[in-house]
Amino acid sequence: MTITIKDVAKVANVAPSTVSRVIANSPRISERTKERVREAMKELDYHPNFNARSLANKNTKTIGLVMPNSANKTFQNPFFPEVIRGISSKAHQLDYGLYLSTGQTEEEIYEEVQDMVQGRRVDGIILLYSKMNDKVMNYLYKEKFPFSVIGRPYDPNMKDVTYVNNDNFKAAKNVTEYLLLLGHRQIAFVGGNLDTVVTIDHMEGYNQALLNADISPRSDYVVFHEELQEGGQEAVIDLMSLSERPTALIVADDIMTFGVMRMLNEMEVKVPDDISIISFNNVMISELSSPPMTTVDINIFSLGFEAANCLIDRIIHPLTDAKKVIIPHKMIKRQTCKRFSPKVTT
Amino acid sequence: MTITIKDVAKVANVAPSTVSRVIANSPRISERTKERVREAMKELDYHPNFNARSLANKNTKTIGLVMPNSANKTFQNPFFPEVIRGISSKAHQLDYGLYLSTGQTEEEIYEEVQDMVQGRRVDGIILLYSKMNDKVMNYLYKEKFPFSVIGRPYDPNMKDVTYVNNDNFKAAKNVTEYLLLLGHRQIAFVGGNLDTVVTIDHMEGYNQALLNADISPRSDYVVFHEELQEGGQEAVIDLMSLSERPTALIVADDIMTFGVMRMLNEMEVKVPDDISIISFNNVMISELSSPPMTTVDINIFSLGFEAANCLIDRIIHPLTDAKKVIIPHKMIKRQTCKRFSPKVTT
DNA sequence: GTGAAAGCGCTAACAA
DNA sequence: TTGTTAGCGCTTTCAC
Repeated sequence: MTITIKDVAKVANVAPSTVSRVIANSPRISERTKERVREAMKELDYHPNFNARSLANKNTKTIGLVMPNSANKTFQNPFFPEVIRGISSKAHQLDYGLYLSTGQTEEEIYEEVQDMVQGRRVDGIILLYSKMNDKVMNYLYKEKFPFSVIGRPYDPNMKDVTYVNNDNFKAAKNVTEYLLLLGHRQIAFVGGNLDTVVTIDHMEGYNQALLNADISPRSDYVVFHEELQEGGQEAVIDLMSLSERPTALIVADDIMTFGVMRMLNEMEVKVPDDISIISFNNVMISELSSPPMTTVDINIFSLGFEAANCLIDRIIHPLTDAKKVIIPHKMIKRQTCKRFSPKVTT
Repeated sequence: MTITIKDVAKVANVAPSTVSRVIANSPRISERTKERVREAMKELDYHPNFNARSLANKNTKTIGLVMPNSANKTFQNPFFPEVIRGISSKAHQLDYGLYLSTGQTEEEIYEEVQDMVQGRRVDGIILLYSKMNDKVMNYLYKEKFPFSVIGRPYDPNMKDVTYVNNDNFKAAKNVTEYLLLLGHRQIAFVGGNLDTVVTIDHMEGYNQALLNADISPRSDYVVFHEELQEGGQEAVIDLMSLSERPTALIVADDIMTFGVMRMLNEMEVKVPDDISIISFNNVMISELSSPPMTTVDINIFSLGFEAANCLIDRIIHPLTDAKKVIIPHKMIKRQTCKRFSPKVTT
């Protein structure tokens, strides 16, 4: 029924092992027999059995993708399709397949990852997020299983971890400086989930820039919200209820910015006339807000692409050192930032 | 090194076959030995080798996900994370894993799918899109390989295909009728890619509603654009250049609507005062436009969930008939539609 | 209720 | 350059 290597061997008049060698394109097979075998394969429409291969040579040519727990809305961020597109692109080039985690909770995902690893279902894993004290990351690290992370490990003595990140500290610092240069002094920061490494880096960059400008950070100008959109809206309420309203907002994520802008719109606070906004990521739709938002392009595709690249590298050469790749970011100036001009009280 | 069934067998003092039976939870093993074996498994932290299992029992417990070619921007639509979340959810319940296609072009994907199928890498496949004359779908159909599609096969004599769809004809018809009831007569339709089945269904529903209202469809009120956001913007240019501007727009997709609204905003055409808009999908961010958009919730999560459900059903019971599931839709009225009031020319 | 052994389809020594 | 053969780790008859 299913055509195997043996069938091909018979048709091509060679031994099964020869067919196997042709598949692997071994240089120790003559071109002539290679041709003959390939013809037989084509004739029979032969496709090698994946599991048999994996079982025999102990590799799967597939990499596992671990998402944040999809229970919360984070996952709906268009960030993910775009990283996956980057990963896909490299994986495909190098003939690797992609296997997805399906767990909804952290515990489920942890179990899944164990199965993937110990069950030899994947050759390596990419963590699509990075947060503090991540059980999955700790496990992978302890097991010395090949993995790469998008973002960076939080624990500084977790050396020898391959990761692909942006310089989020610098990005946030730059962005704050930009706002400062535009004359803003009351700059608020709307962060995402606090145990996410990127949030921490952003905040530190923001603080640093303020300090450098001799502005002491005020805690009521810093808010964090877990959920993407609602978070954006709640943050606005928090901030706009302050007696001294901020004149500029740094928002952790473009999607959150949509929420922020919508809320502001409802409150009839004009962007950028009354308040400036700058955010991070530059997902596809970020240019479609009204007005189009100023944001930092973090090159999501490249994050994924490089994460796959480094991981596969590590899989193939397990002895090389871990790579740390920083993907450059770039501010995309659109129309949500404006020079601060003091309101004339009428 | 790797712990196998044999190691467990040794520790539990049974034969390997007994361990295997315990894994499969065979009723023909006494509770006492089951316990003993399970303990041994825990003690050794045993995880069965996936490939060995798959090879021996000819199933993989994984389902393949085929996306539209990720070359174009379609893939960045938040629609996809959300269907995948639905699929994930069901798959996880039933202990299935997910394998992703990585090809960028139609040809690459076709090859991949062949490898998945003939290489026994997956037990079934979900097509995350449905378009006319799809090579992949035809192949799967011909091979009688278990698959389900999100959307529906275009070819009406492609019987016995399992699919999960919305009643897109009806949804588009309703939406048009709604606009009609609001007094609009000049209703334009901004569709997506024309060889996508959903676009066709939408357009027919739209036409039907117009016809029922004795309005003859005008071809210059119907535009199609492949790319999601640019498409939205170009569509607006096309439509707004007409001497008789439409007073209402039906837009194929929420993301496109963002593009449309942005363009309208630039042209200082007010929504909904000057023009009403209604669109489809209700992706997470659709409530974050300013003003929040009226759209049809197609229940993306359920589409995915049911597609996985039906597929797995088909995998387990190959002899049952194909299921056709229609997921209900629901109009979500927000703030982009308004009763038509003729402009007073000043 | 449990064990022995063959086999799933492939790869990789080892021979020749 | 190619063939023979012994596994890879599991499942599943067939015995007992």
